[in-house]
Amino acid sequence: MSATTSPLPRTGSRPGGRSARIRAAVHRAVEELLADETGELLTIPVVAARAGVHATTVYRRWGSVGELLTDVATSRFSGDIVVPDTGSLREDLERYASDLAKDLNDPDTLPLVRATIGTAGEQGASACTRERRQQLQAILEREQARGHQTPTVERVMDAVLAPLYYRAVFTDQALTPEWARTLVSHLLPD
Amino acid sequence: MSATTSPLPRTGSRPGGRSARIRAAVHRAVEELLADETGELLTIPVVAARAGVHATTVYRRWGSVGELLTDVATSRFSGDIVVPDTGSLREDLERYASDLAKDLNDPDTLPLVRATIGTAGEQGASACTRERRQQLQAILEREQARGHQTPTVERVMDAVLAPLYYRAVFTDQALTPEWARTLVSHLLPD
DNA sequence: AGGGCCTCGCAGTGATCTTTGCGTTAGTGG
DNA sequence: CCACTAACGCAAAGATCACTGCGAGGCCCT
Repeated sequence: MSATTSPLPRTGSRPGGRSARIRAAVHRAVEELLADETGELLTIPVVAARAGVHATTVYRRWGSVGELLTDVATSRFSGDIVVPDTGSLREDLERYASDLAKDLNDPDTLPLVRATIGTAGEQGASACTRERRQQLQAILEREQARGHQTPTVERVMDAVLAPLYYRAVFTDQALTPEWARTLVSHLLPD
Repeated sequence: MSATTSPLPRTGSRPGGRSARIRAAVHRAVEELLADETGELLTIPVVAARAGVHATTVYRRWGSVGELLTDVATSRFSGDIVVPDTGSLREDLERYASDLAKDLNDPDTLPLVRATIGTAGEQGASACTRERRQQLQAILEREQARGHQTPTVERVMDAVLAPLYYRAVFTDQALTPEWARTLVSHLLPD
């Protein structure tokens, strides 16, 4: 309900400051609690206790579990995958899909996505995938800069991104790198 | 944590009985609260009050918000779409995809999916899509009975089901019937 | 129509969550 | 080095949630 950016205090925004340390500790606590599949509650007091800070602090900086999860998801899904640049669209997409499959297989990724979607609604959902779309866009633009035709971003999202996220979120099938690459070959049938 | 089937009392399972009426009222209350985008809490006391029953009843029949949502999602996503049977695989899939797009555009469907995923985890997620997979399987098997080759169910899920659910859950793009049919033509390029 | 079983309503209780005000401490800038 | 600002720790209070007996009422079966 408040700012759209992540809550960073004005004075403590330096990398090693106290605020940054607390922020990191809270983020880690959220991820650990989500990974510990112990039917955990994921309430603010629980997160605060695990992070070693007081619940009041978390309430004041994030306000609600939804905004906290959105913040965690945003930083978790930003800059985590290095966008490949091999000079070939197919190769780029195959590596990207395979890396994404591996990332989504991380034990703490899936619970984070699910919890964020469920608790933070539209805001949280877009926090999980906004970066992915931009990364695909970058891959396509590089190929276009080389003078080649490419599918649209929407098409790549439908053919590659969507199956990856769908399988992860809705099914219990494993996301293998091989399968991820077949998605790309279905998109680029040459 | 209890039964895997929906909680139906032994004696009151007749369509017009009191238990069935309570069950319907609670289900309706859940859907209404999810549709009312008022930053709703969706706790059991809130649902019970809206349904006109006592919270104790909801606690005893469903136990937790997660199981309640799973139950609502299961009945909401069962038998709601009539599987088309036109005699043509392409036509069947196009109609099915288009119907599913319309269904996912319903204002109360998306919040239900999101909340179920977030609160009920694996159980809830499969409750939202298990029926869909079986319906696709039925369409494919009919085509095979006609003596034709078909893609695998996994392939159809990747190409059609996944983009539909992905767009609905993770983006704010509209799910148009035209786009849904496009997904099928990419799958069946003849 | 009557008996028996199951479910619901009801009220009370303990636990947990959420918020508020105030003092303290860390970090920033002069 | 000192002062100022802002965030954090702390404690208390109000609200909400989750759970547990007990009694009443409805539904099914004979």
